[in-house]
Amino acid sequence: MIQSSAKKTSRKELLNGYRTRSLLEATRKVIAQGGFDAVTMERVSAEAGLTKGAVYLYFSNKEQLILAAVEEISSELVERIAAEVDADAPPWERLAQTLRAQLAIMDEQRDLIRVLLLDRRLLRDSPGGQHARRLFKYRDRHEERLRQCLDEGVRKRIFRSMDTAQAAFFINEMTVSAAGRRMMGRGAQTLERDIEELLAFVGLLVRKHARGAAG
Amino acid sequence: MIQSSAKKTSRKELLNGYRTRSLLEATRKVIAQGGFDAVTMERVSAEAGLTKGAVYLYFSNKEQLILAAVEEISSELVERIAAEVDADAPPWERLAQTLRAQLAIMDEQRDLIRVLLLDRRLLRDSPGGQHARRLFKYRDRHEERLRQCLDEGVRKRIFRSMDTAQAAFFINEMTVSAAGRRMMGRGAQTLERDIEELLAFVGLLVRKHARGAAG
Amino acid sequence: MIQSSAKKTSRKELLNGYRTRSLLEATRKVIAQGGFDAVTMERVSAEAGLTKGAVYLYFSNKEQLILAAVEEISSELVERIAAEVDADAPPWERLAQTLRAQLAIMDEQRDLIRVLLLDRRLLRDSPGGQHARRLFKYRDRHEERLRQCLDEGVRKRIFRSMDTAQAAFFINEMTVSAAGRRMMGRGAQTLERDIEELLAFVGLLVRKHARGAAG
Amino acid sequence: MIQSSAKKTSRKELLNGYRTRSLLEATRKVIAQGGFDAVTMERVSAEAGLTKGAVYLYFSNKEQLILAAVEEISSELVERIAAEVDADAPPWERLAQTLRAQLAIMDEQRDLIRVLLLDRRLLRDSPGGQHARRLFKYRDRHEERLRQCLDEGVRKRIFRSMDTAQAAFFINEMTVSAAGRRMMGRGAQTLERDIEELLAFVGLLVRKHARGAAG
DNA sequence: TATGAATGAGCTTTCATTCAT
DNA sequence: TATGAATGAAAGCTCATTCAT
Repeated sequence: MIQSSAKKTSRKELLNGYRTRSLLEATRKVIAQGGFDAVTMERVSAEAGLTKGAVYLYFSNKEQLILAAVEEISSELVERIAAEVDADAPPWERLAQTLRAQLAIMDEQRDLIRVLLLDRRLLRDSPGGQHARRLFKYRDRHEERLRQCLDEGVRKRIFRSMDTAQAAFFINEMTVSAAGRRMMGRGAQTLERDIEELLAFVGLLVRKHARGAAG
Repeated sequence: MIQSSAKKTSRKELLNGYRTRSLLEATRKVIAQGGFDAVTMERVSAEAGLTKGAVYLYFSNKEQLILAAVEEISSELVERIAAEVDADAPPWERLAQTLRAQLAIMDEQRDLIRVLLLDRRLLRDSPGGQHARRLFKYRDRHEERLRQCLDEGVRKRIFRSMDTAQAAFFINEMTVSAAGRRMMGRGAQTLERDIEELLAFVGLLVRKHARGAAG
Repeated sequence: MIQSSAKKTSRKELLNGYRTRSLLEATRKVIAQGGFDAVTMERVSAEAGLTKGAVYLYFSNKEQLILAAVEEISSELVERIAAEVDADAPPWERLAQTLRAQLAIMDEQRDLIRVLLLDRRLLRDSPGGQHARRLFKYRDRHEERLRQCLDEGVRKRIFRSMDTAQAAFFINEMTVSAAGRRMMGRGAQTLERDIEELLAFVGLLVRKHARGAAG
Repeated sequence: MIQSSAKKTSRKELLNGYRTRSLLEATRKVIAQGGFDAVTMERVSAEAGLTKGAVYLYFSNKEQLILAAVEEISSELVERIAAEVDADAPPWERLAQTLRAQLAIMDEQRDLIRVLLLDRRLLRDSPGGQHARRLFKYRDRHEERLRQCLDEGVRKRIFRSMDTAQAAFFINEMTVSAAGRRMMGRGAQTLERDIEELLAFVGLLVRKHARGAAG
């Protein structure tokens, strides 16, 4: 009996999980295609094979739905980048791998990322900046990894001594900027070239004996 | 008689100009207070002391109103920054003055700039990217000034040799990022400190004999 | 279980059908009372006991609502006329029955028909004349029936030989004109007299040995 | 002095007349181009080289402006037709000339006439049918001329005996119908052919020894 | 759990008319 | 006589959310 009940619960949870994921998936799709303003309960639910009303069984309102979707995207992005990095590689290689992965993955999801870069309303609207705090978590996690990398480089005297938290912030921003530039059609022709140019500048910033090679 | 006629015209033009400016002013205010979604014809017109219908005497639709307001803000920002810079100062001083002014002016209008940084929908929505092209003009003008500064520094062997257009892009992005960080309440306590930190990193990037002083 | 499911579907369809019909009914009423310009979503929905927004669940926009209403009216008119005609009667009797019914039914719905006769904007506004094509279908169907009647009369040497398609067109137009005249208060006092006068003239037009009896 | 005053008045009247006519002209143009719904005070006044407010110096409101324009069109149409007819010609020739002229002139102004035929709202909206009465005057004048022609034909035993007022009504309606059919692109290819077909049927209707030649 | 009909508030836009100049 | 800025009412349409089933 207990087992059966457990199974039932489990089945419910599974279904619940499935619906939730499918709704988040649908939301991502709609965001990528038409931006946040295109996200209507109607459209998302249709995309997920449900009806409007059903969405409210899984998310309390539209805001939460969007927030969850964006959170998922952010989390995934950060983890996918981390997964591409060889933890044993020397600092500069690790840094380069990170930025390379970041640009490549963002480019791969360009439609979606384009919207997220151009429309960060979520960071504004919430009272007390609750949404902002929730979303910054992922960015912080990513910057923290960059910082560890920089720290090691500094310790090993490969990188200049610097405020590594600040540097992590700026390096991430430069990377995001490079990605955004691509998405506005203002980058170099190839992804590879954009990556190399970014790395050249980041190299100038952090490496000790960097000669003025950027360009 | 001619004079009287001229006066009349002039008076009308004056009124027209006054209304237009007052509507743009109202639009800015509403954007600053509530973001682009808060911009309704109702609210803007009320803020300008008019009725909804009257707005259409000065702007053909909401899109044009917002676009004009944002264009004005961008233009003003770029020109105010340029006005703070001593054209005869040596390259690094000029660069520093520019970024200092940029951060200070953005900070002065924090509510407005916060919205513009977080919500760049205008760069997305227009067909054929017409809005984007129009708005990038101001950014391009600013980056061009940065580039000239860098060029001179390179020529005078004060700055490392580099792709100065790229560098101008990244430096501007870093500055905007620093401003944005302040506006999200994640900067240093004081504006001065944020400026110094930014300059330290930009110095690392461009100056020839920079010692690892950033931090 | 299947039955229950079928019932549910059926119930829904029934409700849907009911609402649709009730909205068309309301639209007809408003058209009859105030012409096409009186057709606002507000008024129609109120007349049907709904709110504005609900109308859009059944019709994609105002144009489609009006078009559907007019199409229904036209179709109904044409079919009701046909139903009044004894298919086995000799040609002239059939023709007379048709025109009689046409005038009588139009008279019965005078308010509505009055609007349709005076305001045929629908035949103008649509791009590519799509509405026009849709609406002409009913008129064509009616004229075609008239033509068959005339053809038989010609074949049986009761009617003169003539271009029966043209004649059907003109006879229908004369009938509509007679109806319109009544509705403008310019007809004879009684419907019967208007009918007789019309028939006298149509008789002149088609019958072989008609003596100049019209008047 | 008196003369001068008279002159002044006369000048005023002239200008007044010029403005009035130019506004009516503009109204016709707008009606022809876009139908009655396209008639806005803005557009009409612009077309006449004036501003919105000025229109109210010549017409008390939009309704009166449109009514005056339509009245002018109707009057002109009726008189132009009459001018094409040789008063001394025998009845059938006169009748034929009239219908020929009617179709030709309507065809010449097809855009305008198309609107008038499809949109006769003016005959509805006015309280007590005042507009209707005013506009029917021109139609009545035209029908009266047709009737006189028919009367003469009957008197001379060329036409059958008939209720000539009725006949005039139906003949005019048939002519208008033929014109309308052309304007909906449902007539014959050439104007001449449409005229001949109409005349054939009208001949059947009125001429004494007409053989079944219509078609 | 899921439906989907319904609501109701909100938005942009149009335009006849007025009126101070 | 003429302007044109301003009003104000009305319209069409959208959508998040609710709720009876």
